[in-house]
Amino acid sequence: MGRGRTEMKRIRNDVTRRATFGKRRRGLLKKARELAVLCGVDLGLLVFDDGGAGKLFDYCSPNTSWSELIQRYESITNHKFQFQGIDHDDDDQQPLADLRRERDRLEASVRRQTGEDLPFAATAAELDDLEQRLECVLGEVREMKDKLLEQQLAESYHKVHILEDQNSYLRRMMGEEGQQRAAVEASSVAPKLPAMAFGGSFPEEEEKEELTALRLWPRQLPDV
Amino acid sequence: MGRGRTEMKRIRNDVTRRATFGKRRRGLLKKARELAVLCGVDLGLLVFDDGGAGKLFDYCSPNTSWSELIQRYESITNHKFQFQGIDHDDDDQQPLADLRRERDRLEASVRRQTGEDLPFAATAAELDDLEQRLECVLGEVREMKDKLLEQQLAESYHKVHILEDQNSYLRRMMGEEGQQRAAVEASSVAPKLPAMAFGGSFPEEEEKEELTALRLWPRQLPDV
DNA sequence: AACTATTTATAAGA
DNA sequence: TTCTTATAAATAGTT
Repeated sequence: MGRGRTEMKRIRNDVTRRATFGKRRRGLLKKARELAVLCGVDLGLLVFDDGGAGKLFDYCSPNTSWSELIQRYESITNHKFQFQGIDHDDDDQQPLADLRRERDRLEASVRRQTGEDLPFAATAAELDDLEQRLECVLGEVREMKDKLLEQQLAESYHKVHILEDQNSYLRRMMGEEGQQRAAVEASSVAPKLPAMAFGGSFPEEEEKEELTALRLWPRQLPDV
Repeated sequence: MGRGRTEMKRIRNDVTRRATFGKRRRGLLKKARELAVLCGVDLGLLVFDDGGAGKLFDYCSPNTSWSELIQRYESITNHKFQFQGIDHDDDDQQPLADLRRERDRLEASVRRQTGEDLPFAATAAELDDLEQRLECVLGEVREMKDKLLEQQLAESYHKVHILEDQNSYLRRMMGEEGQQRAAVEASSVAPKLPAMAFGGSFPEEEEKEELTALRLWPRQLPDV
């Protein structure tokens, strides 16, 4: 909202950034106040200024307090913050339960930030914007995935070969009919053949393989 | 920022207040995000929706978490909230350690999803998970966009036909040479008698149409 | 859920 | 910094 579009990246110029920070911080606080008043909702805003003294700017809607906001936040998200105050000594499993809740809360947050707001984003422009951001993130994710893929592929190649050898050997042991199919399947890179040293039945094993092949990213490679 | 000043009082009308809440909440979250990115500062925003299920909207800048923000808030304001967690010797608890790690990953994930620090990726499994969720959302966005596109295209086509008919009619009026092309181009819609009072130049009119067709998302269709 | 007429916010410039 | 100004954004009222 000024002379020229603003790129959504951290502003390099120190002076410009500080000026922008001042303006936008004030604007944000103002809008927070307005939202709270106009719509009568509870909200809180916290902004830290890194420059120098680490100043703090915050706003919290009328008729409430940060303590209350945090408590409501905790109760809605089912997440308890680890405060350093009083020691209630409820339950030895408390920290574990805390972490469970926090995990759930984060998962919910992920959902919220990605998908949940969609019903509201109805304008073409809004959808375009959202799409661009998602594509940006998705692109980065894929890039990293590709790198990991290369790495993992390299690591698993020799395992695959070993397993292929074991497999074909075992098939040879069991009869001629399996030989042809084994040769064909082994030509593809993807399938990770199971270790056959123990006596598993073939049909079941093959089904497993297909599942693995479909899940492009198995949580862990099969042990060799 | 709209038609007429807005009194800074709680909006009486239920529907209006709800609509305003949606608009301003989205705007506020966006501005919070922008401030965090542009100025590289830590901030957090919490908004509670009283209507119905008591929904919660929150944002917390990249590279930080609500826990951290609250702790910094405490240390700056010298005010301690009442925490109820206990941090015992739980390192021997394997599931707890697992959850800790999962928590950290998810927290990082949430941060990453807001757009910023993807550089610090993690597991292939995590990235895969994130990718799938993003793709899912992206799919939804595109679906909605496509629907809108179809709709607008249909509308646009209709107007283009009318304009073509008007155009060919006018060409016929001006001489024989345009007659053949006009017959082909103006296939379906019955030519409306255009208002002939104005004298628009033909080339300009055609150019306008082409521009509209190229900009897949015209902010508004040309008046017919 | 869409559309605009207006009001606000703010990037640059002084 | 603070003030000014040209523009970009947000959004109130409306359909």
